[in-house]
Amino acid sequence: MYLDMARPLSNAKRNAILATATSAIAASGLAASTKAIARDAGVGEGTLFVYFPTKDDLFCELYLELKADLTRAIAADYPKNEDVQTRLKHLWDHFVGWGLKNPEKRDALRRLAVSEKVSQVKDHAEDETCASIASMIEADLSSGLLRVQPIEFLSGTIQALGDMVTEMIARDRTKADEYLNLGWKTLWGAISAR
Amino acid sequence: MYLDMARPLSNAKRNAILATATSAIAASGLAASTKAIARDAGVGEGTLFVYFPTKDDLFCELYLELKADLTRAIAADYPKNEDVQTRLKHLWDHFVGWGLKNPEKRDALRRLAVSEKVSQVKDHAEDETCASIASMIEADLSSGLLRVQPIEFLSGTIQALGDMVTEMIARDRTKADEYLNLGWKTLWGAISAR
Amino acid sequence: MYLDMARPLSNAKRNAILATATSAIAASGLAASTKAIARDAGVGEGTLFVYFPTKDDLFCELYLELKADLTRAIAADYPKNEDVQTRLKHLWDHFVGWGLKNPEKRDALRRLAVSEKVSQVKDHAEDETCASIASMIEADLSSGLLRVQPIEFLSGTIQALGDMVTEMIARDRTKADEYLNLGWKTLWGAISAR
Amino acid sequence: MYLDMARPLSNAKRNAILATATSAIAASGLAASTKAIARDAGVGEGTLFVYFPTKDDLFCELYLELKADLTRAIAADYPKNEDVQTRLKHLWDHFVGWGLKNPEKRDALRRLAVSEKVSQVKDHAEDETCASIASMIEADLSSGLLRVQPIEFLSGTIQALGDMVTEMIARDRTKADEYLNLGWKTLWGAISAR
DNA sequence: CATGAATGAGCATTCATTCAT
DNA sequence: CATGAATGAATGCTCATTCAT
Repeated sequence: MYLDMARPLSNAKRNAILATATSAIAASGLAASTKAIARDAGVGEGTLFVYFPTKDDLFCELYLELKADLTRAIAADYPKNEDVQTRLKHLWDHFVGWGLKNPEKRDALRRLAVSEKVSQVKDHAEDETCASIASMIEADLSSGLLRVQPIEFLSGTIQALGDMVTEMIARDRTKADEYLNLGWKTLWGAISAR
Repeated sequence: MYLDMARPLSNAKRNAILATATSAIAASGLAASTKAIARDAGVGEGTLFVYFPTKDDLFCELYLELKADLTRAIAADYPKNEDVQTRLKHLWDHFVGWGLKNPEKRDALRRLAVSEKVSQVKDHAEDETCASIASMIEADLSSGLLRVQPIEFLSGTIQALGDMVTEMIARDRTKADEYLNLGWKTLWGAISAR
Repeated sequence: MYLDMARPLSNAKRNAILATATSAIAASGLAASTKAIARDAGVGEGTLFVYFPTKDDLFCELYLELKADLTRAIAADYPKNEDVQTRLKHLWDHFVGWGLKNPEKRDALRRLAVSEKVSQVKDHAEDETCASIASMIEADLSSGLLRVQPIEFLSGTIQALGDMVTEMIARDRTKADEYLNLGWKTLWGAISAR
Repeated sequence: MYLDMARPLSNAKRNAILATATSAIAASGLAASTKAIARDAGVGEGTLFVYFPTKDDLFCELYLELKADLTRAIAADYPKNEDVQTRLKHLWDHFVGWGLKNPEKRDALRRLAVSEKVSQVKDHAEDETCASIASMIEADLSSGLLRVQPIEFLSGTIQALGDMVTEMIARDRTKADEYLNLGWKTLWGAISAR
């Protein structure tokens, strides 16, 4: 199968680069150097460019991966047969939970999100997150329990409040329970019909 | 706070640099070069450093100015004698309005907010915004109309939803009225007691 | 000369690499990358180094091949039984003709000729061209029709004027006939005894 | 006059860079690094780019300067009142003399002349050399002493033969007188009417 | 005070070459 | 033999900052 292939591209290396880039961006912002990323990933400087043709490409791909990771996290174990509130609570808990469990990923995602360079792939990634949420919630928009609204508005509300709460908890972990709860009440009030 | 600093001579130059930096950051992110900022501000490369000892200082000061500008905008014409809802509606309209009227300032603020460099002054700036909102709303937290919550949580909710709505409107101006309205309902639902 | 070298298997690949290198050098100069040459030749990056141990070796060999190609071109159909003028006219026409018919080869040859890297093989190649011309003209140097001069001086004159005329025609093809003719008169005046 | 100028650009530095670039190109070809040129010129790496925005600009300017230097050299002390032959001999001697007295300049000029990068400025430089020669010789083209021909053809012939002879002498200095003389006879035969 | 020439550390990227497959 | 992933030295260029003018 690979008889004529000199050496296959290594998924392990690619992932190491992406993981290291996440930490580097969390630590130093978008100014994180490719040299440092390669070194910390345990590959040669030039190897990084075998996997990602430019630094911008690396950052775009990383953005997509992180967004996909988050999207996957909120979809995992989704209790599709429960009532809306239960299901939304799942989204809430998992959204905030992902950020708290993966502080570097969260930080890198925040920084990448404001870069001009990733703006081209941003809409696409947002569409995927939104589509994922849509598949879980859209049907409920006509149930009367939720305020009628475009699905991307609903998706945006969840993410905006989720980000805020994650950030506040990250600054003071002792408030985790209180803010997670308060945040959930806030979200439910924000999007429910009444 | 800076009253006792030795102020350089020309406030006009200082302001030109800050205004140009805003545009430059909106256009090129934090990588905007001091050379380009100085050139577009109409001053010499070295002059910039007469007014701001380092690039980081410039960016920190700019962050504070932009945050103060926004805080001032939401406090202007505040209808202090009206009922809570009217007053919050004022906050909401002015918060989103500022972002829509000043897209470069808004963009620069977003980018500066995620920089490691400004994180030192960020808490302080947030305190000021929060204090401003507190002075307008705090008393109502015990009125029963709003959900009991820390004032910074309330402040964070307003800003999180305001940012999201501004962003969505900025992407599609035809939705301005619809989203401003929907956003207000969302905010009110998010923070009211019932 | 290379009869005793261990010849690699495929002459087709070797020739493809040499031909592609010619185009690449004509297009990008000596900075043409081995990667691009290999790609355009349809072989793997590493394969190039199976046929030529280093880039410099490739360029040296290419120089020799191009020079030999030119030398072969002027020797083809040589009218050895005609008078000096006819025979020199043959040299002239074929020398300029080769450059006009093979613009990439000519361009690559020009560029290779000024490289430090090929200087080691240059004298040898020049000797061969010169020897070829010598075999055709040398006897005439004592005929009284040509100015008495070292054969390499004569050879150099033909090449210098030939290069110049080829270049000028290449820049404006409409002057081909005029310049070819004028060039021939110039050459004959340059080397004839009177 | 320079009251508002921080520091004037230094012609000495600019010339040092150009002179050093000449040596560097003579030694290493167009691959000569900007770092090495700056170092040997005694200026900072970045300083080179204050005087020449890119490496290509440096090389183009250098080409023009060298060509102008050569053009100036052949025009110096031109015996405008002598007969054609004497004046052409002056051109010949000075052309070859410049190359022999300035081997690095000559070498650098040769290498720069084949670079794609300088091709844009090449025609212009050639025009100047040609115009200079034209101003010295053009009138004689109708005298009957010289073969009727475009002035650029005549200019090309002088340069082609001059380059060849310079090169040959450079390889073996003991032949200087012989080749200079032989070259002159060759040139005169090449361009004279009979 | 205002200016921009001067600087060298730092950057993303390229490249000839090696070698595991 | 053929391949292309792997590599780190080298490159052209940028940039925040300094300081002579």
